[in-house]
Amino acid sequence: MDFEQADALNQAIRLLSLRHRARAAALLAPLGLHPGQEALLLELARTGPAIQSQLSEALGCEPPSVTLMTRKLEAGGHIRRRPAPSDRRASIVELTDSGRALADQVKHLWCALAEETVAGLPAETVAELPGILTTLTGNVDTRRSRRLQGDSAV
Amino acid sequence: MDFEQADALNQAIRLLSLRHRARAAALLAPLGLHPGQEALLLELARTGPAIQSQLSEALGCEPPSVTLMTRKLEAGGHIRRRPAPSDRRASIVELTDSGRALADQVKHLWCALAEETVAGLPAETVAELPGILTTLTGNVDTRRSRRLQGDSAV
DNA sequence: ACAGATCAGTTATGCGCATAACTATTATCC
DNA sequence: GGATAATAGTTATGCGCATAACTGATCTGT
Repeated sequence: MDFEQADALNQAIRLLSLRHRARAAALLAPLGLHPGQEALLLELARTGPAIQSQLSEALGCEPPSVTLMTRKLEAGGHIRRRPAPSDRRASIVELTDSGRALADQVKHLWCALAEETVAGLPAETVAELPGILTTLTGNVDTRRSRRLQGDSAV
Repeated sequence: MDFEQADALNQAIRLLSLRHRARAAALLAPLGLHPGQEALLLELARTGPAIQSQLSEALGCEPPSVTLMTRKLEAGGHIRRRPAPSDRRASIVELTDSGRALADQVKHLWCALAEETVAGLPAETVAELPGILTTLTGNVDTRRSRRLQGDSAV
């Protein structure tokens, strides 16, 4: 691949990151959320209570980030933490009623954002887009390869 | 669009952002660069000396970010700043010899990253990917709409 | 020609996410 | 069963990028 094409692709990904995040921030701000927090709420809404290491895995971010996210959402009254009965190291995180209501609002925003994002693209392209993006992500996912290395090393 | 699809898309964009940036960071680290700085070097390599507001526009980030980026790259000896002769407010930013050499290295990394990113995708998909991503970016670009509003208001 | 608006750039501050280093608990293996 | 390794989580710190508020220079309109 020549540099022109490579740069077009890398730059496009970089700009999409910045703009999509900025747009998400603008939409989430009225709910009192910052981007990143919505992912935690949606994950809890999807799978129910979870410990932080599971959230870290699901959200694709590191444990210290989860610590901060949970702390802020807890301060906002949207989630609750309680000790895990079977493991005194772990905390179980779950939605409060307020958090569930907030998650529902986020879902609507999320649909609006997705529709806004793919406006003007043929339906066929839109349909295959998540798969393409997931492939790209997998190709550069040092987290996954790190974990596989760890697994195989055992 | 239902929530499942919307979430798949938004989540895919979010994860791609995190992972692509992380991978870029890993590749750039040996050169002593942090992600974001490479874009400035490449822009200067592409278009020659420019003032910071042009860089801000080209990189899609805000002026304070450019201030910090230029300061760090200047401290590293990769760029140089001199006052613009025709406008005493502006600084002209340009590559040093070291910066030009570094930009060439970055170009190679950039090609490698792009190839790694699109591995396993059909060539046809790869060819239209930059266009698709640019469309997505345009759809959520609050910067552009902000600027257009400003223009039309005059 | 001069007052007011616009523009280039900086400083201060805040958020998200990362890594490194640490504590406390649990699992493993001789 | 007791040393050792692995795991859950936290704190400290640093980077990128954002907004808000500011200074100084340039442009505009009357």
